[in-house]
Amino acid sequence: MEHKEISKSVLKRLPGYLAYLKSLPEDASPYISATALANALGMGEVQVRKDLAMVCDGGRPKVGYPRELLIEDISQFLGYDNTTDAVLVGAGKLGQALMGYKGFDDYGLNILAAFDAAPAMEQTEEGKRVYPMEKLESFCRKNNVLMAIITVPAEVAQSVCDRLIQCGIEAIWNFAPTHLDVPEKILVQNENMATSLAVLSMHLQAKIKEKKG
Amino acid sequence: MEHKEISKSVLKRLPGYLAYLKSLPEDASPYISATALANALGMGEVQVRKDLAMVCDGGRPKVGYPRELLIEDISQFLGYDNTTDAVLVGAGKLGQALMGYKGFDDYGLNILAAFDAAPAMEQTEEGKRVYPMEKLESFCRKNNVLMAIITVPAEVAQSVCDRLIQCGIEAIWNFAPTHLDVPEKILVQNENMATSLAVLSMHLQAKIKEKKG
DNA sequence: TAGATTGTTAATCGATTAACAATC
DNA sequence: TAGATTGTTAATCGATTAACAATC
Repeated sequence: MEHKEISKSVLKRLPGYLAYLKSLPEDASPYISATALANALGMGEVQVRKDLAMVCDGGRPKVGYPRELLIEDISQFLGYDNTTDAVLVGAGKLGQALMGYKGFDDYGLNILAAFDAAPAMEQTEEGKRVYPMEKLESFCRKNNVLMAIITVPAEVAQSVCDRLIQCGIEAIWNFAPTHLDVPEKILVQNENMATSLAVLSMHLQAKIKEKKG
Repeated sequence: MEHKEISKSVLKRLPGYLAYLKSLPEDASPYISATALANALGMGEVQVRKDLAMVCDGGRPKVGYPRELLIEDISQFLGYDNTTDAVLVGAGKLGQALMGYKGFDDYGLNILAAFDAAPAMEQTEEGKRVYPMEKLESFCRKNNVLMAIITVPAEVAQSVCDRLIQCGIEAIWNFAPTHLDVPEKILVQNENMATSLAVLSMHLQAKIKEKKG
């Protein structure tokens, strides 16, 4: 189906639907309703129905959506079926963990190689190469890489970021706990651990107060 | 100051302010205005001002906020100054990366130990112990642990989650790419890589289309 | 005093939810 | 047909932004 303008909030919920749909057993019913999905994920059914309507038009009253079609349409919408090449900068523990994560295949992400100021090894366990920073620009240009993952310490994140932009990178997944200044046309997506921790921490504080009071 | 009711959206922005304030050099001005903060982080100044007003009342017209007080108040508000003990389940690559991350100290998070169905080692490089799953319950009870980090594969995440709840855990930081079903009183915070990737992927798709078209 | 900045009150915007009509 | 479910239109809610008064 043709893509409608979609809001960020909807976009962020789609991967959750997709993961659930994919987790269903082969022999499950070939149809699934928005209601069923909503119940399974503990969400409002109207919200789910509206979200699905944005990306798939195979819904039939009384029946629901064909499961396979839904998976296909969400995947396609999210761009999971044409892989995106990315480079990773900062081959520390987190960087290596991300490089070794097999699941990114499912999301259409392919980490080509890593770069590090002082590479401790030539390649990771998974056989991905780790290059010194000097090679960054030529590699990105040669492979026409548009996405980068930043897993360096906060102090050097901005300079790495600047350099990546000079290499033609247009989307940055930032794991460094710091704000990155970029030109308007470049997208930075912060994987913000501090944010998640804040939410958890708040919850526990309230719980503890509750118990004491 | 006394805590007002705070919305989740505000809560999620606070760690960003705090990180920036802490990154300022010692010899920077002891005062900072909401305007200055907003500019530095590329945000709306009214939003920042309102956010700060929620957690700190040391703001003075024309001057701004005392930097140290602001840091103190945000830290306290987020509960970063009284540490929370946590256990981690799933000592794979990601689990080990998180266990080795020194930065959690700053957020008041202390990972006591890890648990794994088949521990590959007795302790991690950082000297944190890795126990077999059998020890989970007694450990949590003995140490009165309320927070857990899940870094196991999606397939076993729900069963691990159920077990953690039986151990008295009340807040779960979930890195497994799957929905967790929990009782109402338990908080699950999903660290959703798929969501971030969806946003990045969307952006790149639009960029590419733009270039072609 | 003048001007920058705070804090507050009102207006706008967007997203969620509710109500309802259409349909298989 | 009856009923579950879709899709749409309207109402509500919350968060952001704008306007303005207070203050150092």
